[in-house]
Amino acid sequence: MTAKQNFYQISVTTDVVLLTIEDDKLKVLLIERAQKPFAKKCALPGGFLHKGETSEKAARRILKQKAGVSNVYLEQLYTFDKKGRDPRGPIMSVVYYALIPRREIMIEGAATIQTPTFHDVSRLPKLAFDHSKIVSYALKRVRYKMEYTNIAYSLLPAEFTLSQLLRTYEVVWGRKLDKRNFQKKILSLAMIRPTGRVLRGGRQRPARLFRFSSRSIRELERFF
Amino acid sequence: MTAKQNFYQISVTTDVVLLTIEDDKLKVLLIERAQKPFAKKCALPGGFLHKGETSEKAARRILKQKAGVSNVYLEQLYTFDKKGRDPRGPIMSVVYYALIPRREIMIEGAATIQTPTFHDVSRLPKLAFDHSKIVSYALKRVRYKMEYTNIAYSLLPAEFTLSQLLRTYEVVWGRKLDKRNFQKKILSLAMIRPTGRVLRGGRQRPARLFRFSSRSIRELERFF
DNA sequence: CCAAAAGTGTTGACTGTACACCCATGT
DNA sequence: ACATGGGTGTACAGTCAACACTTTTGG
Repeated sequence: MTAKQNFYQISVTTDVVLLTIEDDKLKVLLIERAQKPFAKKCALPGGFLHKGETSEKAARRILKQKAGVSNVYLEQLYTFDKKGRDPRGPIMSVVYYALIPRREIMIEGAATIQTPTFHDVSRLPKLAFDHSKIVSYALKRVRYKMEYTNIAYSLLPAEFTLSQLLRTYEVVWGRKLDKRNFQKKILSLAMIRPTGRVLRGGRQRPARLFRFSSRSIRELERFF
Repeated sequence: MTAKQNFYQISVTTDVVLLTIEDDKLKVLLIERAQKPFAKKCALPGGFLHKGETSEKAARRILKQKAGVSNVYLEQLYTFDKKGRDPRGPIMSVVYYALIPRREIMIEGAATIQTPTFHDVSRLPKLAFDHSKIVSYALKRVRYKMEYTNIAYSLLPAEFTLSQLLRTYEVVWGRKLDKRNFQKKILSLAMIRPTGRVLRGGRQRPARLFRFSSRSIRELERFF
């Protein structure tokens, strides 16, 4: 069944802000544009919706194509349709953001022409379209959401040490946190549980390994 | 300039969750549908985007048509496009929510067929389409946003008493607040300023009148 | 003088923050 | 033995929550 044709219809794209942590920096996936408009400028991965496809499905398709990922934390960010945002005409973009550990991303296998690359969010060039604004907005949302949910799970492997978790928060928020206070708070929230196992291999005391109590999004009592 | 036609295009609507306070209850504007689908069910005011119109423009147009309001707090809520949400086919809805004092709404003058009416959000019937879910989502957002911004200004007249402000929070959050703690907190945040004027007329001690320090949205240090 | 809402402080509990040293391991 | 990150507790300050009586007015 399709919509009646007696109403104005418009072109809709989906863009995805894929965030990950690499080298203790928060990074976003960008693709250098080959064609006009904004040729040679970096842009978010995205594309037009296919027939019968929802925006979320399209976002997942794009993530698969451009970053080779399929299991990912994905959330709708905002719909951008300000006049003039795309020089080709009125194009609405339903934007999603995604979080995933760096090691689960395989850009090599991606079926795309220009190779997508990760860029440190604190040193971004000017992006194509309104994508600079979109990235800022995504950062704001992620930072905020990490204050009252467990979404950090989506940036970490199943088992991790307290230091890794701490570093994740520090990298996303861009500030240092106190190790002792952090541990007290996180444990009191029951966001994570010790596995009883331990990580050896550094030339230091072995670190206890933890798991998230739930690996789907949960709202917690606000912390930090 | 228009978008190239070689991509699939879809029908886009805008729906608006207009919230206000009436009789110390939080209410939402609904319109009983005359036609199928969902004839006789209540639905949010909304409609298809016109050619060249942005979703926000459309939301403002609908508010003007259905509620006779033009100055209003308006914020994009979410874009709904889940498969099957509209039996007529794949229709995407960019939803906004709006806040305004009851006395600034003039439904009588509205150019519409079915008269829109306000419904207590705590006693809603089943709504058409996915509108029940949309209203819940809007309520969650508004309640949340009142915790860390000054958006309460959009539900109050320019000058108001502390009791009115307190009642606004109580109605939106659906719980009682302590008068003394409320006043201490609100004043310490510098969200509002006394005008020096006073409201007489009740058969009780006159109340001081206040104004919001800013009548556009501001993020405050979190409160309550 | 009575009814109604306005106005006003203190205390105890809890939470957040600052801070420094010893531990277990690999090399 | 030493370098590295892991692991742990206390004390002070600030914030939150609970609580009740007096004031001012209109009728």
